[in-house]
Amino acid sequence: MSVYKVANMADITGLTPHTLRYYEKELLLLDVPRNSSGHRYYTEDHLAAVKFISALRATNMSIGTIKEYISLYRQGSNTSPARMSILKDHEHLVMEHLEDVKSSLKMIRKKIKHYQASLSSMP
Amino acid sequence: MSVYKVANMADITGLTPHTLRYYEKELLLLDVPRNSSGHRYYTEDHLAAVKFISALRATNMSIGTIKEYISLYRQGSNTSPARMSILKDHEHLVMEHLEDVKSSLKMIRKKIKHYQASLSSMP
DNA sequence: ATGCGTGTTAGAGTGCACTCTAAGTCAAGT
DNA sequence: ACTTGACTTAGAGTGCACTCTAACACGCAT
Repeated sequence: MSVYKVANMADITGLTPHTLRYYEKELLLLDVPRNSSGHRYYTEDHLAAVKFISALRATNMSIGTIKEYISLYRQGSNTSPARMSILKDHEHLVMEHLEDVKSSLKMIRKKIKHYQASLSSMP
Repeated sequence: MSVYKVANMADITGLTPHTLRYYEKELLLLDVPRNSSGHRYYTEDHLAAVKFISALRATNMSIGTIKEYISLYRQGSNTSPARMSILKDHEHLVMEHLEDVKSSLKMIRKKIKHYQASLSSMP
């Protein structure tokens, strides 16, 4: 299969049709073609784009920054360095976030152990 | 030093005074005493509580769930199993989140490498 | 003693990322 | 022919977690 309807895309990507239309309205997703009755259809390229956008969102890049990235993409290949710089900055932030989460997780695990200790010491 | 004003707490925890008051209003922080002029002061126990709450927030536990956890705490030691279960469930979610972020990060790095390759191949 | 910084309150406002509503169109199955 | 269900739109609404506003009180430094 090489084209998808909005519901197919939703199934594959885990987003809702609403969200896919929202992304399109926000210019995260460009040039989504329509069939004769006005329904959207998506290609493999759109699917790859949505998957990449989802990766950016999963790592908490804002819609605004993604929009900026996509807008650079649309402006042509001479914006590659700018796009790479957005991604590199973001990579940095994500690594910091991961460290944050890991150290918070340690704290939570410590508390769990604490509970385990007090529960197991019950008569 | 063993007691803190709201601004001290803000400095130490990285939260704002506003947020600290908000947490108190939302019952995340209990029994914050006041001095003769009505100003809050916080003890080491409060500091430890705020640090733990921050760890839960940093790992994206909702205010509502934290409130539930604190409410159980307030109800006494027989709620320990329930509290531990909240933390264990959360630990599970956080581990899943970490995996998600890591795999999204891989995808982003792949894209960065792609840019690096195309830039370095320029004449 | 006066001004300024820090504190107080209840309640309204903000920004983000969706998420839904309402009113409608279209196509395929029975 | 008709019902069912998936699609369309613009724009309003939602939920979360803050974040700010306004109006006021206190107390320490010049």
